[in-house]
Amino acid sequence: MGRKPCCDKMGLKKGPWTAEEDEILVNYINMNGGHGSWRSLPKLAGLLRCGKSCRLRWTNYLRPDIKRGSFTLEEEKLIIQLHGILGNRWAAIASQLPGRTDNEIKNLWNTHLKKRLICMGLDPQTHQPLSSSCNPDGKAHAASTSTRHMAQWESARLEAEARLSREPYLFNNSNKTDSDYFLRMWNSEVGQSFRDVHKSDNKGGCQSPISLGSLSATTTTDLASNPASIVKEDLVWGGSKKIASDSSSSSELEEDSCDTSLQLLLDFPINNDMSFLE
DNA sequence: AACAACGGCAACCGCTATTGA
DNA sequence: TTCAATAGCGGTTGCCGTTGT
Repeated sequence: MGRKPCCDKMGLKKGPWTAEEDEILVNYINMNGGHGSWRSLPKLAGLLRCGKSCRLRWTNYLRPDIKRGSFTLEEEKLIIQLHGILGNRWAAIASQLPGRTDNEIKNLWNTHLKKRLICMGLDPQTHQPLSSSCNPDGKAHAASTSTRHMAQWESARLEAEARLSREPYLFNNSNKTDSDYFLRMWNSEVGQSFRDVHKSDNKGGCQSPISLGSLSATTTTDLASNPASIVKEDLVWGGSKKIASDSSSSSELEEDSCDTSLQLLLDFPINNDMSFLE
Protein backbone atom coordinates (compact mmCIF):
# COMPACT_ATOMS: atom_id res chain seq x y z
CA MET A 1 0.00 0.00 0.00
CA GLY A 2 1.54 3.21 -1.15
CA ARG A 3 1.47 6.70 0.17
CA LYS A 4 -1.88 8.39 0.31
CA PRO A 5 -2.48 10.83 -2.54
CA CYS A 6 -1.50 14.34 -1.64
CA CYS A 7 -3.95 17.22 -1.39
CA ASP A 8 -3.61 18.26 -5.02
CA LYS A 9 -4.78 14.84 -6.11
CA MET A 10 -7.80 14.97 -3.85
CA GLY A 11 -9.21 18.28 -5.03
CA LEU A 12 -7.90 20.15 -2.03
CA LYS A 13 -6.65 23.70 -2.16
CA LYS A 14 -2.97 24.58 -2.17
CA GLY A 15 -0.98 27.77 -2.06
CA PRO A 16 -1.28 30.84 0.13
CA TRP A 17 -3.87 30.94 2.83
CA THR A 18 -6.64 33.51 2.76
CA ALA A 19 -7.79 35.52 5.77
CA GLU A 20 -11.07 33.59 5.73
CA GLU A 21 -9.28 30.26 5.91
CA ASP A 22 -7.11 31.53 8.74
CA GLU A 23 -10.20 32.62 10.63
CA ILE A 24 -11.91 29.28 10.14
CA LEU A 25 -8.87 27.40 11.37
CA VAL A 26 -8.30 29.62 14.40
CA ASN A 27 -11.97 29.55 15.33
CA TYR A 28 -12.13 25.78 15.06
CA ILE A 29 -9.08 25.27 17.27
CA ASN A 30 -10.28 27.80 19.81
CA MET A 31 -13.79 26.36 19.92
CA ASN A 32 -12.54 22.81 20.36
CA GLY A 33 -9.78 23.56 22.82
CA GLY A 34 -7.11 22.28 20.48
CA HIS A 35 -6.56 20.91 17.03
CA GLY A 36 -7.25 17.26 17.81
CA SER A 37 -6.42 15.07 14.85
CA TRP A 38 -4.91 17.14 12.07
CA ARG A 39 -6.08 14.57 9.56
CA SER A 40 -9.73 15.07 10.39
CA LEU A 41 -9.54 18.76 11.23
CA PRO A 42 -10.05 20.19 7.71
CA LYS A 43 -13.20 18.16 7.19
CA LEU A 44 -14.61 19.04 10.59
CA ALA A 45 -13.71 22.70 10.26
CA GLY A 46 -14.94 22.95 6.70
CA LEU A 47 -11.59 23.72 5.11
CA LEU A 48 -10.55 22.51 1.67
CA ARG A 49 -7.00 21.87 2.85
CA CYS A 50 -5.11 18.80 3.87
CA GLY A 51 -4.34 18.29 7.54
CA LYS A 52 -0.68 18.78 6.98
CA SER A 53 -1.24 22.18 5.45
CA CYS A 54 -3.45 23.16 8.40
CA ARG A 55 -0.85 22.04 10.88
CA LEU A 56 1.89 24.03 9.16
CA ARG A 57 -0.27 27.12 8.92
CA TRP A 58 -1.12 26.88 12.61
CA THR A 59 2.37 26.13 13.91
CA ASN A 60 4.18 28.59 11.67
CA TYR A 61 1.78 31.49 11.55
CA LEU A 62 -1.49 31.35 13.48
CA ARG A 63 -0.41 30.05 16.87
CA PRO A 64 -1.13 32.75 19.48
CA ASP A 65 2.33 32.54 21.01
CA ILE A 66 4.12 33.26 17.75
CA LYS A 67 6.44 36.22 18.05
CA ARG A 68 6.25 38.25 14.85
CA GLY A 69 8.76 40.78 13.71
CA SER A 70 12.46 40.80 13.07
CA PHE A 71 14.95 38.89 15.13
CA THR A 72 16.89 40.70 17.80
CA LEU A 73 20.66 40.68 17.88
CA GLU A 74 20.57 38.42 20.91
CA GLU A 75 18.32 35.98 19.13
CA GLU A 76 20.61 35.90 16.13
CA LYS A 77 23.61 35.29 18.35
CA LEU A 78 21.79 32.48 20.07
CA ILE A 79 20.82 30.89 16.78
CA ILE A 80 24.42 30.96 15.58
CA GLN A 81 25.56 29.49 18.86
CA LEU A 82 22.95 26.74 18.84
CA HIS A 83 23.61 25.95 15.21
CA GLY A 84 27.24 25.43 16.08
CA ILE A 85 26.15 22.88 18.65
CA LEU A 86 23.13 21.29 17.05
CA GLY A 87 23.65 21.77 13.33
CA ASN A 88 20.57 21.96 11.13
CA ARG A 89 18.24 20.74 13.85
CA TRP A 90 15.91 23.66 13.43
CA ALA A 91 13.21 22.35 15.73
CA ALA A 92 15.70 21.90 18.55
CA ILE A 93 17.03 25.40 17.95
CA ALA A 94 13.51 26.83 17.82
CA SER A 95 12.68 25.21 21.15
CA GLN A 96 15.25 27.53 22.73
CA LEU A 97 13.72 30.65 21.22
CA PRO A 98 10.22 31.16 22.59
CA GLY A 99 7.76 32.36 19.99
CA ARG A 100 10.00 31.55 17.05
CA THR A 101 9.29 28.69 14.66
CA ASP A 102 11.72 26.27 13.11
CA ASN A 103 10.68 27.48 9.67
CA GLU A 104 11.37 31.09 10.59
CA ILE A 105 14.77 30.24 12.01
CA LYS A 106 15.62 28.10 9.02
CA ASN A 107 14.73 30.96 6.68
CA LEU A 108 16.75 33.43 8.74
CA TRP A 109 19.72 31.11 8.65
CA ASN A 110 19.55 30.51 4.92
CA THR A 111 18.99 34.14 4.00
CA HIS A 112 21.08 36.07 6.53
CA LEU A 113 23.14 34.21 9.08
CA LYS A 114 24.78 31.79 6.67
CA LYS A 115 25.99 34.65 4.53
CA ARG A 116 27.15 36.54 7.57
CA LEU A 117 29.31 33.62 8.68
CA ILE A 118 30.76 33.28 5.21
CA CYS A 119 31.57 37.01 5.21
CA MET A 120 33.33 36.47 8.52
CA GLY A 121 35.41 33.75 6.92
CA LEU A 122 33.62 30.89 8.61
CA ASP A 123 32.18 27.75 7.15
CA PRO A 124 28.45 27.94 7.93
CA GLN A 125 28.22 24.19 8.37
CA THR A 126 31.25 23.52 10.52
CA HIS A 127 31.69 27.02 12.01
CA GLN A 128 35.36 26.59 11.35
CA PRO A 129 37.50 29.12 9.48
CA LEU A 130 37.28 28.63 5.76
CA SER A 131 41.07 28.90 5.61
CA SER A 132 42.84 27.02 8.37
CA SER A 133 45.78 29.40 8.31
CA CYS A 134 45.28 30.89 11.75
CA ASN A 135 47.16 29.75 14.80
CA PRO A 136 49.83 27.59 13.25
CA ASP A 137 51.31 27.07 16.68
CA GLY A 138 48.43 24.87 17.72
CA LYS A 139 46.77 27.24 20.13
CA ALA A 140 43.53 27.00 18.21
CA HIS A 141 43.50 23.30 18.88
CA ALA A 142 44.02 23.89 22.56
CA ALA A 143 41.16 26.33 22.56
CA SER A 144 38.86 23.97 20.77
CA THR A 145 39.70 21.14 23.13
CA SER A 146 38.78 23.22 26.11
CA THR A 147 35.71 24.80 24.70
CA ARG A 148 34.45 21.47 23.47
CA HIS A 149 33.45 20.87 27.04
CA MET A 150 31.31 23.97 26.96
CA ALA A 151 29.61 22.60 23.90
CA GLN A 152 29.13 19.28 25.64
CA TRP A 153 27.50 20.94 28.61
CA GLU A 154 25.20 22.98 26.45
CA SER A 155 24.33 20.18 24.09
CA ALA A 156 23.63 17.81 26.93
CA ARG A 157 21.49 20.43 28.62
CA LEU A 158 19.44 20.90 25.47
CA GLU A 159 19.05 17.16 25.07
CA ALA A 160 17.95 16.88 28.67
CA GLU A 161 15.43 19.66 28.30
CA ALA A 162 14.02 18.04 25.22
CA ARG A 163 13.76 14.74 27.02
CA LEU A 164 12.15 16.39 30.00
CA SER A 165 9.45 17.86 27.82
CA ARG A 166 8.90 14.54 26.07
CA GLU A 167 8.87 12.32 29.14
CA PRO A 168 7.35 14.17 32.06
CA TYR A 169 6.07 10.90 33.52
CA LEU A 170 9.62 9.90 34.33
CA PHE A 171 10.03 12.72 36.76
CA ASN A 172 6.73 13.20 38.54
CA ASN A 173 7.92 11.64 41.78
CA SER A 174 9.08 14.89 43.23
CA ASN A 175 8.03 18.46 43.69
CA LYS A 176 11.17 19.81 42.11
CA THR A 177 10.70 21.63 38.89
CA ASP A 178 14.14 20.64 37.67
CA SER A 179 13.65 16.97 38.17
CA ASP A 180 16.07 16.04 35.49
CA TYR A 181 19.30 15.20 37.13
CA PHE A 182 21.53 16.79 34.59
CA LEU A 183 19.48 19.95 34.52
CA ARG A 184 19.74 20.27 38.26
CA MET A 185 23.43 19.75 38.02
CA TRP A 186 23.68 22.43 35.36
CA ASN A 187 21.52 24.76 37.44
CA SER A 188 23.32 23.99 40.69
CA GLU A 189 25.83 26.28 42.36
CA VAL A 190 28.55 24.09 40.98
CA GLY A 191 27.25 24.56 37.48
CA GLN A 192 26.95 28.28 38.05
CA SER A 193 30.50 28.47 39.32
CA PHE A 194 31.59 26.54 36.29
CA ARG A 195 29.87 29.02 34.00
CA ASP A 196 31.16 32.01 35.93
CA VAL A 197 34.73 30.80 35.73
CA HIS A 198 34.55 30.44 32.00
CA LYS A 199 32.68 33.66 31.50
CA SER A 200 35.41 35.57 33.27
CA ASP A 201 38.15 33.52 31.71
CA ASN A 202 36.89 34.27 28.26
CA LYS A 203 36.69 38.02 28.77
CA GLY A 204 40.15 38.90 27.61
CA GLY A 205 41.14 35.68 26.07
CA CYS A 206 41.07 34.05 22.70
CA GLN A 207 37.45 33.92 21.81
CA SER A 208 35.72 32.28 18.98
CA PRO A 209 35.61 34.25 15.75
CA ILE A 210 31.94 34.67 16.58
CA SER A 211 31.69 37.03 19.51
CA LEU A 212 28.73 35.93 21.50
CA GLY A 213 28.64 38.62 24.09
CA SER A 214 27.00 37.70 27.36
CA LEU A 215 25.89 34.23 26.47
CA SER A 216 27.00 31.73 29.02
CA ALA A 217 28.12 28.99 26.69
CA THR A 218 30.42 29.98 23.91
CA THR A 219 30.32 28.60 20.43
CA THR A 220 33.71 27.68 19.16
CA THR A 221 35.26 26.91 15.86
CA ASP A 222 35.32 23.32 16.91
CA LEU A 223 31.72 22.85 17.89
CA ALA A 224 30.55 21.25 14.72
CA SER A 225 33.16 18.59 14.97
CA ASN A 226 32.12 17.81 18.50
CA PRO A 227 30.96 14.20 18.52
CA ALA A 228 27.55 13.89 20.09
CA SER A 229 28.44 10.47 21.43
CA ILE A 230 30.73 11.97 24.03
CA VAL A 231 27.97 14.23 25.22
CA LYS A 232 25.52 11.40 25.40
CA GLU A 233 27.91 9.32 27.44
CA ASP A 234 28.18 12.15 29.91
CA LEU A 235 24.44 12.49 29.96
CA VAL A 236 23.86 8.84 30.72
CA TRP A 237 26.57 8.85 33.30
CA GLY A 238 25.18 11.91 35.01
CA GLY A 239 21.49 11.55 34.39
CA SER A 240 19.61 8.56 33.13
CA LYS A 241 21.40 6.03 35.29
CA LYS A 242 20.43 8.00 38.36
CA ILE A 243 16.85 8.23 37.23
CA ALA A 244 16.64 4.53 36.61
CA SER A 245 17.83 3.65 40.09
CA ASP A 246 16.34 6.57 41.89
CA SER A 247 15.42 5.34 45.34
CA SER A 248 17.49 7.81 47.27
CA SER A 249 16.32 10.78 49.27
CA SER A 250 16.65 14.24 47.89
CA SER A 251 19.61 15.02 50.12
CA GLU A 252 21.45 11.98 48.87
CA LEU A 253 20.64 13.06 45.38
CA GLU A 254 22.07 16.47 46.05
CA GLU A 255 25.29 14.89 47.35
CA ASP A 256 25.48 12.72 44.28
CA SER A 257 24.79 15.74 42.18
CA CYS A 258 27.74 17.58 43.69
CA ASP A 259 30.03 14.60 43.28
CA THR A 260 29.03 14.15 39.69
CA SER A 261 29.29 17.85 39.03
CA LEU A 262 32.75 17.92 40.51
CA GLN A 263 33.75 14.97 38.38
CA LEU A 264 32.53 16.75 35.28
CA LEU A 265 34.28 19.94 36.27
CA LEU A 266 37.48 18.10 37.08
CA ASP A 267 37.22 16.55 33.67
CA PHE A 268 37.36 20.01 32.21
CA PRO A 269 40.95 20.42 31.07
CA ILE A 270 41.61 23.80 32.64
CA ASN A 271 45.14 22.95 33.71
CA ASN A 272 46.05 21.41 30.43
CA ASP A 273 44.33 23.42 27.82
CA MET A 274 43.48 26.83 29.19
CA SER A 275 46.85 28.33 28.46
CA PHE A 276 45.46 29.88 25.32
CA LEU A 277 43.45 32.26 27.49
CA GLU A 278 46.51 33.86 28.95
C1' DA B 1 9.08 53.09 -17.68
C1' DA B 2 10.10 48.37 -18.48
C1' DC B 3 12.40 44.46 -17.59
C1' DA B 4 15.58 41.27 -15.27
C1' DA B 5 17.83 39.75 -11.26
C1' DC B 6 17.76 39.11 -6.60
C1' DG B 7 16.20 38.21 -1.86
C1' DG B 8 12.86 37.00 1.70
C1' DC B 9 9.42 34.20 3.21
C1' DA B 10 5.36 31.12 3.26
C1' DA B 11 4.14 26.83 1.91
C1' DC B 12 4.91 22.31 0.03
C1' DC B 13 7.29 17.77 -0.45
C1' DG B 14 9.06 13.68 1.04
C1' DC B 15 11.28 11.22 4.50
C1' DT B 16 11.58 9.47 9.34
C1' DA B 17 9.79 8.66 13.93
C1' DT B 18 6.08 7.58 16.81
C1' DT B 19 1.78 5.66 18.07
C1' DG B 20 -1.83 2.47 18.45
C1' DA B 21 -4.63 -1.34 16.87
C1' DT C 1 5.46 -8.23 16.34
C1' DT C 2 3.68 -6.03 12.42
C1' DC C 3 1.89 -2.43 9.91
C1' DA C 4 -0.99 1.52 8.80
C1' DA C 5 -2.01 6.10 10.33
C1' DT C 6 -0.37 10.20 11.99
C1' DA C 7 2.81 13.77 13.41
C1' DG C 8 7.14 16.03 13.04
C1' DC C 9 11.12 17.52 10.73
C1' DG C 10 14.40 19.42 7.31
C1' DG C 11 15.08 20.50 2.48
C1' DT C 12 13.22 22.70 -1.43
C1' DT C 13 10.19 25.41 -4.27
C1' DG C 14 7.71 29.22 -5.94
C1' DC C 15 5.51 33.61 -5.27
C1' DC C 16 6.02 38.37 -4.62
C1' DG C 17 8.20 42.64 -3.43
C1' DT C 18 12.47 45.24 -4.04
C1' DT C 19 16.49 46.75 -6.37
C1' DG C 20 19.44 47.44 -10.27
C1' DT C 21 20.10 48.33 -15.20
